Amino acid sequence: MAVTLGDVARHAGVSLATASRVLNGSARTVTEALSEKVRASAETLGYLTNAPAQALAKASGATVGVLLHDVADPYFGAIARGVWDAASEAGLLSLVASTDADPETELGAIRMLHGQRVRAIVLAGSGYTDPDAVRRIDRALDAYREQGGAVAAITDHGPGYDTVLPANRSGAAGLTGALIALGHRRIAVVTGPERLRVPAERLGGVLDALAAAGLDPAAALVERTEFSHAGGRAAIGRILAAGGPESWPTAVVALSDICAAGVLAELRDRGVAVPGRISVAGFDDIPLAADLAPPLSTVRIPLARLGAEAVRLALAAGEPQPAGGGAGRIAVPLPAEVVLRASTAPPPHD
Amino acid sequence: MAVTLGDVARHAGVSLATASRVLNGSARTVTEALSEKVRASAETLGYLTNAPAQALAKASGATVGVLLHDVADPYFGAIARGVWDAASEAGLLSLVASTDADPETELGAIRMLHGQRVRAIVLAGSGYTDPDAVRRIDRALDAYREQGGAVAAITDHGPGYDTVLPANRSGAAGLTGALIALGHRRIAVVTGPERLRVPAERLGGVLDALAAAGLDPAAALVERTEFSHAGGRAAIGRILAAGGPESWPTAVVALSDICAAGVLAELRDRGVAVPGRISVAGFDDIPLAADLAPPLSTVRIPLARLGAEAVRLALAAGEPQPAGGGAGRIAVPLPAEVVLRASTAPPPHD
DNA sequence: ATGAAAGCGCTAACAG
DNA sequence: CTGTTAGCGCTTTCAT
Repeated sequence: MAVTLGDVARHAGVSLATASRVLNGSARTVTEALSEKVRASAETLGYLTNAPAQALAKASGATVGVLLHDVADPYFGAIARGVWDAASEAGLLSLVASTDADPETELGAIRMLHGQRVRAIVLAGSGYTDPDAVRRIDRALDAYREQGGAVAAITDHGPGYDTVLPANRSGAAGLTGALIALGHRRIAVVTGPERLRVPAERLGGVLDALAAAGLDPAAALVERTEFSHAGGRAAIGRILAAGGPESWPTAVVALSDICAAGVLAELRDRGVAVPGRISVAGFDDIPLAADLAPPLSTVRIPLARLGAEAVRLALAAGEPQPAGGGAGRIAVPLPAEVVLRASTAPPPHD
Repeated sequence: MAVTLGDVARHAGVSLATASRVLNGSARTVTEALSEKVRASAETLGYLTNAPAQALAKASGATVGVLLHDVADPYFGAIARGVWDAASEAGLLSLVASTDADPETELGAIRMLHGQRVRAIVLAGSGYTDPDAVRRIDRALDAYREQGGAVAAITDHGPGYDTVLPANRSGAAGLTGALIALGHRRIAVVTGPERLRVPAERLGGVLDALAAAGLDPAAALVERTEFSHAGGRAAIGRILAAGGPESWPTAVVALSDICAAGVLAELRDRGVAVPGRISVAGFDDIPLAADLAPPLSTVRIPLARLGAEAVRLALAAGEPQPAGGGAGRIAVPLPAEVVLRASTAPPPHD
């Protein structure tokens, strides 16, 4: 039914091998005259490479896979876009898997991507803290790499991976420093689930800044929650409920923007003025951060670049290694920039 | 290097065929005793189905493809999530392609997905108005279907496709009606590019409501722009620049939420009160719509469901047809609900 | 520079 | 119910 390479070869009056070399193979070893004929035949017959067949024959497909928590989350949506851009630039399609930050789901997805023989896998979600989960995932990924697969990670997933490293820690420190410079002393932080590494990195930055300012990090009010809108709402609710208004923090930094959006929503519902009564800051600078009520102060991470760089990193790893190099892993640091908007201001006078 | 079905068969002491039947084939024609052995062998050997090989043999892979304008756009991100959910429920992986609403890019993506032998293609972006683009895309999709592929569309892409139909027209009419009920008479509308069909559908709804209220649709102030944040900003800028404040509309409905976010941003920058001076409404109810400044009135579309239903529709089309049916296409209508929030209010008194 | 032929790993008749 | 045997469409030595 479908037009095959054989059909094209016959139509062009050449052998299967020659047609393959012209249409797909990289070796430049075919006469221009023949090449032309083959291309013409392919064109008139409407030939489309059968990707599975090609993948089977060369033991590697024309796709890359991305593992992330949720495509519908603006943070990951932007990363997925970057992945698509870099992948399609390399002529590859992208498979995106939403794992809901669940190690088991992620493991399953890795196996499926491996089974697909994707050319590369990008770990875009956060790494896990559970050693057991990490071990199992590492194993699955190792098996994949042993069969020629390439892996790149966004944010730290352990020393075994080429990694694109956004400045989570220093970004958070910078943001917290800015809050302190505004005069805040009672700063609460809404962080993410304990099973993820990214929230811990960012929290570390917040504590760094606190300590640097002579404040006691151990006394910091830290609320743990899911990195989601609902999570943010719940967390700030608990913070407010912990004591009377006089004990409320004057600023809260949510370690992810969607989470901060939830905080803002809850505060709005409760009639707590932002930034009048409490300043709020987020992290990521997702697309609509500047349009929230009020516009959100945050840390800008080059989201799309994260995805694109990770793909390039993984794809480059497949290439012949640069001279002198051992099997050392590459880390690409990416800057984070503090962006102050209307959701933060000096603390209220007592 | 990799563990193959043959390895599993040998290890289990059965034939290739039997191993295949147990591990992949659907036919329930293997003894429980043998099945058990095969599964155990697969488990201990760490067998992973080679998807390309399987796809080649059955002429259809374990993936579905989604064509959308931009994964980083919240509207499409949510749809992509729905696609993933339905696909993974069926044991399939999803390939998502961002086309930037460009017909050429879309055509290229269709060819690649076809080449991948994806089980189904979901057209999640808007259809085009250019007959030539439509014809070429239809052709490419027809070729794909002739080879066993299934296609489903979200929003109208022509009569040839099973379609999930969100109530674009009536939703827009309902929203506009609500504005009119609030007392608005000078309503401007920010619509999308002419080359897309979706904006036209929604605009039709707005005009319907205007006419129903005895207002002259022909007199409506319609600004065309890209469906993006920047597009929204530019459009409202033009509307305000068209005349003095006394001639400004009292309400503007942007036919997409990101676009409305841009309108809000521009208005905020210019110091125009919303909804005090001008009411603003959007369309889609993307995740952060309720958190914008001010919370955006809009039309709620069940985004994730759109994607999930489309996948089910496409997958069901491959199944044996229900009795009595011709080749008639199925249309699944999905409701749209008007959600009024703080961005809309009665017009100012003169 | 081009062609012939042997697989890649799996499925699907067809036998037994 | 299970095993044998052809392919699926493409890449890739190995000859020529």
